[in-house]
Amino acid sequence: MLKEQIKSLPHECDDCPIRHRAVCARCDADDLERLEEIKYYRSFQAGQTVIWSGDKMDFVGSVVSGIATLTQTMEDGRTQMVGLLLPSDFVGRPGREGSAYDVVATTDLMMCCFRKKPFEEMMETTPHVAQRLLEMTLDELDAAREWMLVLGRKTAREKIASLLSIIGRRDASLNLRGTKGPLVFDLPLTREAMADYLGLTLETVSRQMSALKRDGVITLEGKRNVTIPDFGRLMDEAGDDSDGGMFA
Amino acid sequence: MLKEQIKSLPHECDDCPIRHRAVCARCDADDLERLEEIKYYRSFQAGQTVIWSGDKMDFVGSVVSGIATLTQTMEDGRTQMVGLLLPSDFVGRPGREGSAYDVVATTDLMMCCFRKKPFEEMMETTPHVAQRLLEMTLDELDAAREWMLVLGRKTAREKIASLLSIIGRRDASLNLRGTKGPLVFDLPLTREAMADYLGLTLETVSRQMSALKRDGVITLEGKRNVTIPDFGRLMDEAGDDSDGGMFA
DNA sequence: CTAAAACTTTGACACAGATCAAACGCGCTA
DNA sequence: TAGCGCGTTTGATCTGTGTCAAAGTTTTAG
Repeated sequence: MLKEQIKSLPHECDDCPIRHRAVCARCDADDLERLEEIKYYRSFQAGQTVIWSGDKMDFVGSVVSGIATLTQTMEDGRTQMVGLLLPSDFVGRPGREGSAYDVVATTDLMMCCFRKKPFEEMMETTPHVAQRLLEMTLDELDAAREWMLVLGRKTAREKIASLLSIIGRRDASLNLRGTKGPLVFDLPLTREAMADYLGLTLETVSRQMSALKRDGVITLEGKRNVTIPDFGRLMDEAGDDSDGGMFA
Repeated sequence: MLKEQIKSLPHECDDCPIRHRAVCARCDADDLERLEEIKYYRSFQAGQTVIWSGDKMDFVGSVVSGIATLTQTMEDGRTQMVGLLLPSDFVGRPGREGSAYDVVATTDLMMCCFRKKPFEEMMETTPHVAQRLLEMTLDELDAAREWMLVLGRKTAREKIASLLSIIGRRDASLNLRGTKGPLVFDLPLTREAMADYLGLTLETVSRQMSALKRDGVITLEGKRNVTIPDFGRLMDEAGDDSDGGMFA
């Protein structure tokens, strides 16, 4: 039943260490067999912590379904979200003992994990895994750098628009839709989580959401269900003409 | 003479694609020979642009000496620095045509370059190159994420302290010194560049530098030469107890 | 040595977003 | 149905940083 649940999700390959991604085509039978031995699935409930910052991590893996966040916290409690993990995103760092971040499930979450030690050994002998991981890491780096621009230079309104456009785009691509025509999706984040992502307070997030709604840039059904009637308009609000690589 | 100049710098290996780093030990004679064929050096004067955002890049490489910055710019001119390239840092992205950022030399700069196409081919057949590049990219990703916390949640004073501690630490490690005892170094950045890095205005940077000086956290000789009498104190000001991986 | 340019400091004031506070709405459970 | 809890909205006020302006300092050019 678990297996069925996983199979029904949109991804390219069940057995590749890097799910949903193009490396699969390069896996040969031996690779797959070795992977099968070290692979297992873990599920988490919304709100559960997957890994605490500083804890030893004995696996790497990727998100199969659901959403998790990556956050950093200062001693005095200020927190900054540094990544949003959506299906197909990779978690963990080969070659490092502990996690540098808290990883928290914000919805019910399914992960495909590989025991770390054997995965690392496999990386040594299977070049395309390291190559694919490099590609993905470079994507993440680009995304992080784009987010630095958002955090450093954008206004509150632009920040909100940037976040919505990223989630909207990513949601569209997961569901194999384009960004033409109205986009409807459920926000997977509370106002507080949005604030932590954007370096704002939750009150400011709430005010700006109201403002975007008042100005017709978005429509809200309840608190979470967002409609974006015109994606281009939203991009303008985000002050963003680039293609926006975050979570690409 | 150029060769002499390069040899005199502190690094581990002249011929490794990833200078100053541990991969060198794993290069064999064949690797080195192939690298030699595709390697060349380029130098830039302070202020020169190495690559424009969007331009095609036909090389990858690493900084041998000097300092460069990686910046993103919005249409209306707002800019955010997203990386500081110090000696040993890698530039360019295998597998991607153009650069996403402006790369600008802030001091006179020497780079060790490899023609991109053959370098990529070499990566396919030489696993440890991709592995080492992955390690370095993961370090950069951690650094970028740490910087997200600085940009999103720290006050102006904390931001300045964070930047000084990063430059101070990095400078110390390049010169094989520790961070015990007073640290003296020249700031390689103008107030404006610091502002672009920290998501502040240059006036705020100037004010906070004056404040840190007034409070005895730092001493300034002229505008650029900084002394940090007590590194621990500076770390406290940065609100930062971690080891601070930026540029690690 | 002087003038011009570039960078930096300092001041006065404005404003975006933070903080503090209260009330609202919705989904629970009893 | 009432009552509670949690997330959200909205209001009033405060404050850190931005903006605009001017003067000081260092470097470069002539």
